[in-house]
Amino acid sequence: MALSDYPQPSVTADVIIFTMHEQDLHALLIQRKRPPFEGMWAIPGGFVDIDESLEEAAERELEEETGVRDVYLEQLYTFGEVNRDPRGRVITVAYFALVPADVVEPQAGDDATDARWWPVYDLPPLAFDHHDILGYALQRLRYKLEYTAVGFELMPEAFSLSELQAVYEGILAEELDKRNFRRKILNADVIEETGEYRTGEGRPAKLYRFRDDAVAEINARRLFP
Amino acid sequence: MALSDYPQPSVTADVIIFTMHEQDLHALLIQRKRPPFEGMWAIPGGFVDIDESLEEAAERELEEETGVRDVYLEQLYTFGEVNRDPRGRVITVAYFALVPADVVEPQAGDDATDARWWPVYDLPPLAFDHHDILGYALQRLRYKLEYTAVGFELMPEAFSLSELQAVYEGILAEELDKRNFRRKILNADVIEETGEYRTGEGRPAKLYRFRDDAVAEINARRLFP
DNA sequence: ACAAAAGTGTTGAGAGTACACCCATGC
DNA sequence: GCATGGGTGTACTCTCAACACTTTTGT
Repeated sequence: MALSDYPQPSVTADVIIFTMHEQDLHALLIQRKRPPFEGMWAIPGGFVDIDESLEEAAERELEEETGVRDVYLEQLYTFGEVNRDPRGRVITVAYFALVPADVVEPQAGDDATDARWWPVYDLPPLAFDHHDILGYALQRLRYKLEYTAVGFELMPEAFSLSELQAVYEGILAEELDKRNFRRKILNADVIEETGEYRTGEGRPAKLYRFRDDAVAEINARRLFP
Repeated sequence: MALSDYPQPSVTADVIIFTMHEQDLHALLIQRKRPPFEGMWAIPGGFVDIDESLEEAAERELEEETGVRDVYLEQLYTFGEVNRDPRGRVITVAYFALVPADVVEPQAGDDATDARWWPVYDLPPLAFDHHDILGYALQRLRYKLEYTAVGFELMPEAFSLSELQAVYEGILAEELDKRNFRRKILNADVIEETGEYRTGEGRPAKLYRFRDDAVAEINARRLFP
């Protein structure tokens, strides 16, 4: 029995691309040029080519929209409800990516009239089931933030501790104690001083960078046992 | 442009089915009846029907091999390397399932000459990339065990605390302190006494059951912040 | 000198970990 | 009565969470 005797759905790779902008978490969305959902905003994505892996497809989509390579990229979930796309059976493998703050200007691809960053707490209506997918990505990001060092992937090369704290507060949607935050980050030994200072209003702030060699350990307190 | 103008890979759903047997973690494997990898052991799975969702496909596979429904089932990961199947481009959405100890006798489906439980620390060679997939499933299971109550899904209806501890030790591959284990489980308020006792050698053991209403909270100690 | 943001320590409570002996039953 | 597995409590350590003032700069 040949493979083609089985029904073959279409497979797409969608990439939720997060960044920080003005201390708020943003996601990159494109405005669809063609039906269905013409003119609506959507998560960037496209069909998986027959000779590229899923991850390669995701990397390609990411580069088309942002021009960046080699950023944090992780498979999120595969969405395969029967009627999620009115054109037919389309299964999408969703990825999420984290790009450093303020380095990317979105580029609209062939299939889009526009592409821009949207703050995740103030999104437009989205095409397909993309609202659910984005919500799931946000949940996963927040969750990973709590037990890995993934938050640093969203920071620029150099940053102050206050800026880092503001990012964490924005994503977690809660306020954190400054002294506890600083102690915990510094004790974790994952950042180092750059020697530079950020000047502005008030006392200048020491700048830090993420240490490449610092592999942040998962350190969860077990529920059981 | 129609959907069918894009190349369409085949999509399968594979299900790693775990259970406990004689206090060791086991996975259900089938022996393939047809090429490729004829006669080799493999994770059960099959093509996703055009009018069923991914989860429905996984549930169907699970029921074909075990006869059970309504057990714990979770999407694991989607594997889509280009050459993972010699027949052509096949993307597999992997799920994993947990079935209670000693309730299932495997049933070989149409595509298998045999189906049986294998202890996960002593597996035969596996077809395709199934060794990687199973390893990934095991890692995820071990990980979830540490911060959710998912371990109970592997237990029979009634169990003693020593049996439960042995299951945890088997999966985590480490020894646990009896007094600490018992205190933590009992304080978590997720099991209740059945009133029955298990008799055998030595002092009879109180039996417990999992409380349906107990939603085990995730309670991780954050790494940051 | 004052406004603005950076930086800094201590204490109390709760959870985790290590550790050794008595209890109930079957043979 | 003894072998077998079930069941129990305490002390120490470590991490978390709460909390307020001083320092450095620009204007």
